[in-house]
Amino acid sequence: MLDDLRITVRKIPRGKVATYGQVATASGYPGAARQVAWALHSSSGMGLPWHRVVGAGGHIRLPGHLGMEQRFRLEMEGIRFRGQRIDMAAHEFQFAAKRKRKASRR
DNA sequence: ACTTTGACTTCGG
DNA sequence: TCCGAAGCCAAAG
Repeated sequence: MLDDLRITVRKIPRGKVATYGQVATASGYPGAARQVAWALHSSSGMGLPWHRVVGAGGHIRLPGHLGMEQRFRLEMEGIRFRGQRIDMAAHEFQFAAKRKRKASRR
């Protein structure tokens, strides 16, 4: 399950960001925002774009040095910052709607 | 097995 | 706008 969260995070394209809650919901676990953080923390260094995951409203929820590094990386990907926050209105990534695989595909 | 903490979110004052 | 409390799931002590 934390695995699912990691996969979802991996789907975030370059130049976009998503909130923990979004990732959790998109993975099928609404309300498991903390687990997203735990998943990233647990698998940091696995090639996951953890820097593309931010808090609600584009707020950096990482403490100290890590937060600054994330901010730096995001700026490097073309994401603009609005003071202490990210310009979510322009970079918030929206996950594809999860459809029930039930003989309907299109 | 139980308690505490954590890269969270949302509402209220 | 900033601070605090409750809800939430999983891992560590």
